Amino acid sequence: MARATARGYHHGDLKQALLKTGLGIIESEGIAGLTLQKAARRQGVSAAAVYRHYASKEDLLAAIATEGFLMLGAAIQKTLQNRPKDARLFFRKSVAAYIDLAIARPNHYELMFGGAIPDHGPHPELVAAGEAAFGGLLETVRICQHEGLFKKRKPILMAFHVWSMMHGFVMLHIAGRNPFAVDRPAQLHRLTGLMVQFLRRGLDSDRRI
Amino acid sequence: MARATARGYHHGDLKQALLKTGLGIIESEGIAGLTLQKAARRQGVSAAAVYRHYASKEDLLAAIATEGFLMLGAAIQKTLQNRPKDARLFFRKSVAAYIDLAIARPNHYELMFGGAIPDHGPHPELVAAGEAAFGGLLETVRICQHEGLFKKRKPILMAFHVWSMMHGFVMLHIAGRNPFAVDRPAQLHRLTGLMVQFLRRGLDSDRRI
DNA sequence: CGAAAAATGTTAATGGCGACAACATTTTTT
DNA sequence: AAAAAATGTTGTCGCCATTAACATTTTTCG
Repeated sequence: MARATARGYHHGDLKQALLKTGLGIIESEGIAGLTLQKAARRQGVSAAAVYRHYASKEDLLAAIATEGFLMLGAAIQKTLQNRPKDARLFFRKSVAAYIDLAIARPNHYELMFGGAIPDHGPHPELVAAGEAAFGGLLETVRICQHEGLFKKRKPILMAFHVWSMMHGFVMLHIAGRNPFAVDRPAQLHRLTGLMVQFLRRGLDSDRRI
Repeated sequence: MARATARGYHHGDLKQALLKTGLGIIESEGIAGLTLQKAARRQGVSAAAVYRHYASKEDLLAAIATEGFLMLGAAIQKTLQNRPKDARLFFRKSVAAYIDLAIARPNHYELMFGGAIPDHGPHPELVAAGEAAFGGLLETVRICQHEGLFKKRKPILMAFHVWSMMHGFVMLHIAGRNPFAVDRPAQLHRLTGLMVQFLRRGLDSDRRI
């Protein structure tokens, strides 16, 4: 797929190929493991060729991070689309979708939120993709309010609360600071289920045991 | 303070001085802004001298991160010591102490939890300091349980929940993803106060409106 | 069609960095 | 006071991000 054209001087689709390769390196060797030289080498291309498609290393990193936010946003949208009737189940599924995706690609997730890209400002697509993902979360919260699961406080406030919770959980887990040894997905799901209970109870509408 | 002895060939207390300087650079220029050469230059010493005190750059980073966890642990302990009678106030103060400290030194905090030190395993002091800090959090939760503010679920589970919340809040805020423009400390405190309400309600003992 | 322009690649060079080896000086031990 | 340990220096290596100058294809359009 990567090489659409013949095979000679020109690569064919180097920009996309570098994005894919870069993501692969990051996922297997960590963010620091990605160097432009290594990515170029893997594509059989000189290091300088990268600069025909990305203005700098940070630019490539931003593109990879953008892809991450697009994936995250898509996962949230998918949960919104296939929404079960039961709001409680819906909320649990939303949180699980976020956490599962993040933990499946820890290094990618860290790139999206960590300090590897100090300031997202100069990367408008990155900012937009991030805001779009948060928008999906906001919509999720609004639905939970409408279904009577959550109280009717400002949705942005509650979405930020939910986001903080999920984000902190994921980041601590990735950093190896989850005090519960979860080596199997089932254990992780049990743990997230408990956290979701706490979270929902903190936000729920006033009547409940 | 840095130069205890005369002034000549030997520095006097280079190890400590590098730690201080390194932290200063990280706080003012970001984690990526710290290079051994720069730190050495600021201490008027050759780059190679660093290796007499730290086996590698990661080793210096680990020492700086350890200091961060010690400070965090101390802040938590201080709140435990000066504990007010009202458990609700106590909990709020605990959370505020954590968040305030983290946000006051965002880059330092990010070093402690981000991927700059890929694996804490090879740095026993770092692991110990981190666990000690979490221990303080655990004690805080236990007290809140004992005072009837929190339900009596497993303390570790609840402490991890609280930690996730605080950590996520801080990391999102640091990453510039706090949707509430908080430029003044008072605004931040109002916001954290609301989050603490959600958090406490999620964990509270069963009777409450 | 075919030339000019644009796109996309290459090699070569620069300066910074982490790390290490070999050597120098000072301090501590004995 | 001599030996050993601690702590500093210079020089060097390979890797890295980035840029300049040059080469080859592909596309545009007269």
